[in-house]
Amino acid sequence: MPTAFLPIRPDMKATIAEILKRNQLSITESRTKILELFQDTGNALSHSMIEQETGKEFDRVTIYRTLQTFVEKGIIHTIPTADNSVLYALCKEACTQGHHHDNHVHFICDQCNTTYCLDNISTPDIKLPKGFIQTQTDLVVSGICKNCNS
Amino acid sequence: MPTAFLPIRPDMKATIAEILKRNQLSITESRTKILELFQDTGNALSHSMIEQETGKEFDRVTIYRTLQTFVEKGIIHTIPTADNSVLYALCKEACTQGHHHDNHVHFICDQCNTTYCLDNISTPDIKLPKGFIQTQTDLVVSGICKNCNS
DNA sequence: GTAACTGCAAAATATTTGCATCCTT
DNA sequence: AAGGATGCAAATATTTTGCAGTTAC
Repeated sequence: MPTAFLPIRPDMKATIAEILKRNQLSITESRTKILELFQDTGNALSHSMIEQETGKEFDRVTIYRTLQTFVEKGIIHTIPTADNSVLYALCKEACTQGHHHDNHVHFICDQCNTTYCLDNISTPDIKLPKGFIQTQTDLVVSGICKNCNS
Repeated sequence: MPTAFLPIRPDMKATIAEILKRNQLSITESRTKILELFQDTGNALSHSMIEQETGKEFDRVTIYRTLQTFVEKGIIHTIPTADNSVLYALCKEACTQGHHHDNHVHFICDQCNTTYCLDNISTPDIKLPKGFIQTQTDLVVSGICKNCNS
């Protein structure tokens, strides 16, 4: 389960290509690099973070379009945040199975601002008032993360 | 003593004035009208909705500043949404007691896009991984609301 | 070769800031 | 009267769109 910390894995490229292929997307440099970034960091990223981390290698617009495509294909998903900034995250299930509904909890650190996908904590069932039908649940917890708490 | 020369709904005006006063804010037309709007609709509102509903009576900037002030004072709060649009809501507890933490569930209707504060449903306790400290929980459920479901 | 993707330019939209004027207290 | 609030202008930031050139397959 230490997948989050790993450096460069030879088969990672292959995996990324597979993800793209599986979703009928052509394998381009921007898509590969951006997906790679999500895998390497393991955390949620914003548009500007991606712009930074890729060293301005890609056009701002390309990043917008890439993220949009990934969201449409269910490769990544947006995370609702308390400050309403736009965050995207690649999650294991979504990544490997193309799921669209991510029913896990997200955690945002107030200190370092990192967002974690807590994949193994699923969202609880909520009993809604009469007449309301539930299709999706987003749960965001904020506080201090394990790195800042030491 | 409430003001002597008051129009339509003395009760509500007084209440709104009280809220402002309690928060050391001067009672101005924009603040009163915007607060009134939140009370009247009972739902979450976006900046543009407010602009619409107030009939362009106030400057765009004034609305931004009013909302920001209200958030700072804890009169309203932002709601994290799945599509990352910025929504604000006045909630009963926050309104009457000045609470800052709103631990209730929000519901967004996929059909009519209305956002409800489900004040009487509180957020569940989440067991976080070791090392994580929780300070706030935001839970947003989306689906079909009671109005659209009939 | 063709369809899809990218980069550039520019438009459209959203948000913030400075300042002079007006309003609340 | 004084300080805060508003409106206007403009700066800044964010996101979208059109199109021509390039790349993946």
